[in-house]
Amino acid sequence: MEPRNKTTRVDNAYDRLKEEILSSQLPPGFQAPEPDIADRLGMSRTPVREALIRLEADGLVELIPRRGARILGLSPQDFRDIYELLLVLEPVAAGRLASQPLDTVCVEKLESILDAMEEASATGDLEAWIEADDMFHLTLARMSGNSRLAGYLESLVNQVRRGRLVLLRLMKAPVDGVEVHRELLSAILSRDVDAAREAARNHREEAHTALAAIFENFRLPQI
Amino acid sequence: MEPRNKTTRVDNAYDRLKEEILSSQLPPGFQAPEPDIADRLGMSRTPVREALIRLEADGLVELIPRRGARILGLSPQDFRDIYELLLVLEPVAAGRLASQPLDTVCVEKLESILDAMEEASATGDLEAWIEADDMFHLTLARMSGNSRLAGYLESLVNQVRRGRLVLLRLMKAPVDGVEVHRELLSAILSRDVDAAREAARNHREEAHTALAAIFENFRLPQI
DNA sequence: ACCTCAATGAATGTATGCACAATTTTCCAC
DNA sequence: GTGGAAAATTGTGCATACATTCATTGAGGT
Repeated sequence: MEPRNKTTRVDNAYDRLKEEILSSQLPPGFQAPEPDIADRLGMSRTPVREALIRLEADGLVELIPRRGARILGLSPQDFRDIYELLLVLEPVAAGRLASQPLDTVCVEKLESILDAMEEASATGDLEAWIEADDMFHLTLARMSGNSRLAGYLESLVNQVRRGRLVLLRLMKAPVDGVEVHRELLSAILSRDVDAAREAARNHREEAHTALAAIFENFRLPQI
Repeated sequence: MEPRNKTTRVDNAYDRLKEEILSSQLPPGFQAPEPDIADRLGMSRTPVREALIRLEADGLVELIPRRGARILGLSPQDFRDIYELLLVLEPVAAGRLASQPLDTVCVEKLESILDAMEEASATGDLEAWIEADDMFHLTLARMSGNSRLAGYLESLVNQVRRGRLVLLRLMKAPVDGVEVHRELLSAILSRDVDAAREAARNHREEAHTALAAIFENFRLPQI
């Protein structure tokens, strides 16, 4: 086991709130003042406040003076803006990875994630599929070695996570896309920088096109 | 004057510390515990703490447990990582701008910034030149309409700001580069998306190459 | 002289209380 | 019944106090 990094209440509050937001337990639009949240988490306002500031920096909540913290949703514009960035940032991560020596442990981890994704795809477990998909992309980002890039990608992926789930549920078509991920991984493993970049870009572009169409078709103002 | 948005102590502390960091008044490596900083700013620890958390998220300081807040410097790796991102993100902003209607007020602002840059270039005022340069790029980023993109660009530009000043001082060659900015602006004004993207990318690439060479030549471990 | 361990001190993590500001509610005049 | 003003309520900004944890230092033993 790891050295058990001491967990502070701020971290605790941050993790729990983030988990609840990403899992839609706290839906977008939900709003509560600091004291209420503190009571619910069983701690004082101080650590909750710091956790909320971090969540605001993550783009997950909005702190409205005298109104409390409000869980943010995604407008179509937000969705476009985020994908515009994913579309250029993920190829950078993929390209970097393809041009540097790889950690075998990480590669194994990626492959096991793909296996999990395949299983989720087979059983139709959308939530598990998205979980695996995000994990795959997050691991790639972290492996890239550019910590700022990894941080941005993590934040962006978190912001669209719940939205993707909503849109995928509206889309009746089954999700697979596992082979696209395998292509990306094999391009990286074979050290083909351009192919890796292309694969990363195409993957996000296709996903974006499909999801944006649903967003459009259902005329959703916010998800 | 504006409606004078009420200024809270957190904002005050954040602004003052950020200003002192960017101006090298607080140099990289400088380190102080929360109570000291609070005393210096004439307020209690609470608002200072929140300001420091925001500065940490900005990548300007590091909070070391039991050691206090430490002003971050730039390693050659940081420098490369940041420019790798600027190199892909700024063309996105420029491309977006070239493909959307422009606010004339902003265009005038950009032109006045370029005039200021030209004057700084003539008088050899490096600090004013960098100030104008950053302002130009920041304005472009904000005009792009993608708030997340603008936020990332602002953060990245802030992180390299002091480093650029240091490197430019080491480089004896005079700074001009005003005409490169004018080219970028005219590409945007003539709605040539590809040219705008190219200009933005080339601009940053040349700057990066020149600065990275100095970084390398002087064998600086940190700036 | 060096290593170990305990004690002390300092800095952070957290709680609590107070003051101010903003919003809502209530009450009065018309 | 309606408009408005004043009071009450509520939430945040901030200060302060306390608890906890870590580092440093010094003393004592080997």
